[in-house]
Amino acid sequence: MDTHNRPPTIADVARQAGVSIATVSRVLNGSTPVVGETAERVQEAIRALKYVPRTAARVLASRRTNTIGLLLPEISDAFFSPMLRGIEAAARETGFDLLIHVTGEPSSATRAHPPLGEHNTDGLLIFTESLEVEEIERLHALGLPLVLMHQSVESHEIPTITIENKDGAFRIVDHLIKVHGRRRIVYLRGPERHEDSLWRERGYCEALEANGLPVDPELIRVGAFDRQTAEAAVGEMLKRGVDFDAVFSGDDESALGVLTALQAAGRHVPDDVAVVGFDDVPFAPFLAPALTTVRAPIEQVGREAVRQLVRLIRGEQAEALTLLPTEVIVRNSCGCK
Amino acid sequence: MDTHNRPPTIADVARQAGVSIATVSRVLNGSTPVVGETAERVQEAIRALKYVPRTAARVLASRRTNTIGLLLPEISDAFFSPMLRGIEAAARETGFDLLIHVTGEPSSATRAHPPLGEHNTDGLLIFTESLEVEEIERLHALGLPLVLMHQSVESHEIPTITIENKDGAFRIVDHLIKVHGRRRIVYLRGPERHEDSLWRERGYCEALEANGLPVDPELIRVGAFDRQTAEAAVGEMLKRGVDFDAVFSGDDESALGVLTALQAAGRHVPDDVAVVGFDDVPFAPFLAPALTTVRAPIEQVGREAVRQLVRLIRGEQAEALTLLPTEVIVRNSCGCK
DNA sequence: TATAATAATGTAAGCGCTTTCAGAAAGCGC
DNA sequence: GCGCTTTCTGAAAGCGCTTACATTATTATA
Repeated sequence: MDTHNRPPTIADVARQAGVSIATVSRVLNGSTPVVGETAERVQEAIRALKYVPRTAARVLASRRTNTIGLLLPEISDAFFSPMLRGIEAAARETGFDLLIHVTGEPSSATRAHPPLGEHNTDGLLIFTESLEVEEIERLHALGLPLVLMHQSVESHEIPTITIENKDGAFRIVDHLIKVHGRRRIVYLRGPERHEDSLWRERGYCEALEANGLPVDPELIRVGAFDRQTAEAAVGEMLKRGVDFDAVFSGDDESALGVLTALQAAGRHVPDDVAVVGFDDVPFAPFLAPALTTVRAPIEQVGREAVRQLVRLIRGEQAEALTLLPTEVIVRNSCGCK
Repeated sequence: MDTHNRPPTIADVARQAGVSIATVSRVLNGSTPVVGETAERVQEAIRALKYVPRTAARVLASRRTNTIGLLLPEISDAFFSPMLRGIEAAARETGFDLLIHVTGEPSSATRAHPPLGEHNTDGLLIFTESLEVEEIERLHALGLPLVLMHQSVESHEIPTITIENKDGAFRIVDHLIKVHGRRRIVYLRGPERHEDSLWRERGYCEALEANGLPVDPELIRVGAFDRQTAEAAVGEMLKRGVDFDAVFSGDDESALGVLTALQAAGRHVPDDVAVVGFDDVPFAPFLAPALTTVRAPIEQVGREAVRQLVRLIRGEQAEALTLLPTEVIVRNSCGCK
């Protein structure tokens, strides 16, 4: 027993095994060959003392944190779980720890100087809207490996992972027009400057044009990827008597608000108004009617982001842009049976 | 410029400000008073050099990690987001970092020896089913602050945060009986040995008894808090012709499966069979019919868990058991309008 | 004015590891 | 057998901080 009853250190293990601490370190890390018999003695000592290396000491000595940081603007309801699942799984598989930080409001102090960075991670996963561009550039200039998710920063060659937003949007809007004959389709965009939303809007516009339909600015509203905002937006259009026969909701979350507003106004979905979303969150099939939407491979985005980041950390070349495919999932809210 | 272009250290700041590194450390930590003018010079140097203290060095020197670890068995769809939101917010407010680890299968190797523990956290939040009891006891014996969520370990005075499972279950089942005259109520329990589920079952039984109804073992099935399992369980009862007029689903997630199975069999909800859940996940109001359920203050459980853990870390007394209240949320799936 | 407190700062000893470097041991060709 | 690699192991120098403890500057007290 130690005087202070401190947890065992590498020195205790070395003493117990009758070797130097360097040798213990070697069997711990497998960095340099150690003769079988010696290694066995060390392992035994480790077991006997229930020794666990202090992470901080390793980090300090090796200058590697073995930790990936994840920066998020907020923890959303439906989107967040699958993404984190992907990230966590990939991090675990590659042996990295995961440190999470939510940056909050764009004005927030932690935005400018997040507690995650060069000093305590080997690299950062930056989800859209979680960090000011200047801070991203500062970190990048420092040489910290960075991967962006659902956001691209023009001026730099920082790897970005995102999904086929435009393509998915195009196809689902095209479906609404070609299959269901809709002509006045509302697009409920996400938060301002949100990249996913911009690309989806582009896909929406292209689908209209491809079908010889005009893009009516009156039909493009802000849903903010948020239930309440979407509900209010649709409610207001209804009240103002805006003519529309379908709603393409920027994401599934806000589709809930759309459904609520429509129902409150006595409009039937999909007969009066078809409603489609984007993301394919887990509860999408269970809505009334079951939501036709675009499946976004969210979990895979998480996995892929970690993969690229790990490459960067290892000094390998990373993919500049990873665009994961989306897929239209036809259910009932578009009018299909 | 440094030869190696290394990020600045405390020594660089000290040199620049013309003070000793100890003084820099003091203005950094506010541990000992520093004269205003000196402090100002140090702050300037920090700004000028864009200095950020290396976490590992601080941790090693101070023997405090300033990090809370969260251990989870998996990342569920609906339950996880609000819980993490609460945990993250509370951790941030109290200045702790958050390290997350998913332990996976009970048989998994990381179960026995998780990468989170005494060596890299000041304390651990342990969610039900994420760690073997022996490992919990080892950590506790070591003096590592621990807080359990939705799980209590008999033999030890480890603070536990959970919710009024029994009470909530009692009231919702009572509602089914008293208001809607249901008599053959199925209970779909969660994973085996899951504490929430056990308490909910107890509430279910007590509600039956309080109303003079028998507890029929045939009506208690395993839903495993899982959509597919629940669907299969109900499907099987339907096929076997088991007589029931209501289902109390152990959680909302599995209620989805119940709804699917019932719909597939042409049973109308709530007229033929009333369905109620537990948790009140965000999409509960949007199901068809809107789900009557018990609201579990999940986010608050997260906050509270961190609060208690921080107390423990600070050497203060923590609440042995925190039982957060639940509330029946009446919607339509029980038969109410 | 001398002296004891008191407050602010500096000095230096670690914290527990990794890693460089050098030395010892062992194998090899000749 | 002799030098020469090739392996394995140990000694020791940090990694960048915090924090006793020592020192100096300042003020209060007699």
